[in-house]
Amino acid sequence: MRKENSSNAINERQLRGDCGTAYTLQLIGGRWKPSILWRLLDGKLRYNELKKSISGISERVLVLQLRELENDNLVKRIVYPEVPPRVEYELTPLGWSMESMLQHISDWGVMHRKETMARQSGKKKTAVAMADKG
Amino acid sequence: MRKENSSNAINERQLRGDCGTAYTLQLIGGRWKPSILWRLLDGKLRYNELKKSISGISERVLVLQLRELENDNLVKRIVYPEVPPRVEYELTPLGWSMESMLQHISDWGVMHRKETMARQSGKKKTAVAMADKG
DNA sequence: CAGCATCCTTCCTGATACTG
DNA sequence: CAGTATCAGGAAGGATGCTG
Repeated sequence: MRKENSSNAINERQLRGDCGTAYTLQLIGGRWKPSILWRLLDGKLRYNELKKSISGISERVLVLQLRELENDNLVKRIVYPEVPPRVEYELTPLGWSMESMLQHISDWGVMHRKETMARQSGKKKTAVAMADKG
Repeated sequence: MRKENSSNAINERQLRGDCGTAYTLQLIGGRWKPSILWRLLDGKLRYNELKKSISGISERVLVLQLRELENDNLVKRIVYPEVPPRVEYELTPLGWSMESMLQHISDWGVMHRKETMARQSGKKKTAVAMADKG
């Protein structure tokens, strides 16, 4: 039940068409998506296992994000017609194709953090003054 | 003026510590960040050039995102003490280090979109039924 | 067990008007 | 030109209770 005319939605559409980056970020950019995906890179998981392994996530959000991932064909939802119910989540081939990308992103994040820490403890730049030296 | 005790803030902290992915996404995950970064990969830009090249962004948001990028040491802000004022934005070395990652992300996005389109026009899977065939 | 429905809070984003 | 201040709307996220 979104307002398709809100400027918010319009911008979203534009960006989606823009470059692939924005598009990708829409898919993995939810707050919990990365966590979910990392868990699933270790293998198939049941709903409850997933929930317990991601501390702090609410059921509502977990399900919502899983549904989105499913819609985007990154995750496969497997329902076993048993009692008690059992549902497993697994990466699709497309989901697996993200592995190296996620690794890349993670590595960069770790690197950036290290750099930033070194920076903050060491020095403070005055970028303003540098204009003259160009 | 955030509530540092809200469960929202707590979750944010956890995720930041979690894996590098969440960390990176915090840096480039703003809705407009990718657009800004792509523009700057083509070279230094003035505030107004940036604003005009990203259609739909408001001044407020542009400045906010630029400040964040600056804080995260991805973008350098260069003020020329002139009249009329001139300010240029440029990637830092750390900002440039994102180039291959952004390319990776973008490529994947384009690929995913292609896959998804092919999928939707061709077939519909019944993932539910597949449980039996495992 | 897995998940939906409901209600509520917080945060993000955008429009508009104004300033050095 | 390059912003800042203020205000409002909507979307994302969260808590809780209930169901097959």
